[in-house]
Amino acid sequence: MPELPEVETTRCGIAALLTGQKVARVVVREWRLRWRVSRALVRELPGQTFRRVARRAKYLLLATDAGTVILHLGMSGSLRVVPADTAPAAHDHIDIVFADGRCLRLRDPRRFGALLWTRTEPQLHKLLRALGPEPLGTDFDADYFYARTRRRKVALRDFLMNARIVAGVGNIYANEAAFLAGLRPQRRVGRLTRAECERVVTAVRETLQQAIAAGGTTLRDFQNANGLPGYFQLQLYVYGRAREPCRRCGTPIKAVRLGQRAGFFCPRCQS
DNA sequence: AGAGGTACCTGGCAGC
DNA sequence: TGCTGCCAGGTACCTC
Repeated sequence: MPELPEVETTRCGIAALLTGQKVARVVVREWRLRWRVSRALVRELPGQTFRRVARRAKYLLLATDAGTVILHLGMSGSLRVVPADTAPAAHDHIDIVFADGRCLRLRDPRRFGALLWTRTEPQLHKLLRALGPEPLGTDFDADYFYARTRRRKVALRDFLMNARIVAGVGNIYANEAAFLAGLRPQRRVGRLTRAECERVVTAVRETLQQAIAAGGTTLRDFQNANGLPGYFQLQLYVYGRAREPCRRCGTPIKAVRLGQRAGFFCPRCQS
């Protein structure tokens, strides 16, 4: 579920609630996430105080003096802060219990998420080291994007979903950004002109900013830290809208198979 | 180096 | 109603 805007929405929701909280204990009801939940985390996090909550790509970074919790929501994860004695529902796998009696609760039905622990600078962690620039940061610009696309044959949609190129863009926003840029998701990036690359960069930033402002996209079950859905699905131009009229021109939106995942575009607005 | 496929897992839905 | 097959927001890892 969560792409960058949903993770950012979650980060905003939990940052104030977490910062300054001392951890009393960690309750693990299910160890088997994407990777086994870090035993070192369960051992070393109690007694620590959360100093800040940052984000890199789709990873949440919960920093303490002893180390950093690296948390990924996978496809179906969500976080809430609730009283620690609240009965856990199905798929509520982890509680990080605070000294004040509340806890940060991770729910993740598909268990594609991750809960890891690093004692060093999190950016050096294997999972974060090779990530491309943040799409909303200054490193992601037309020069960079144009240079990286040269001699590449992959479809624009897949290129945007490549975390080594740009971090945090998933299928929804890759398709939406392609629409805003006026380019079909199946376009081979190596043939994009410099001007088209500039449009893509602008479109990616625009799409993500709008989505963050709307609290993310809730297709099925995404909820923010307060248990509320996002609203960006109401503004989607193409994603999941096959055969529905384009919001710009009324032409039916088309779905294409790109690799293993669906792509969506307006045959009139995108070339 | 790059492209493409596979694997991990559960739940919802369409179709029969 | 109940079964089956397909699809899903991610991404590391494998092979070619």
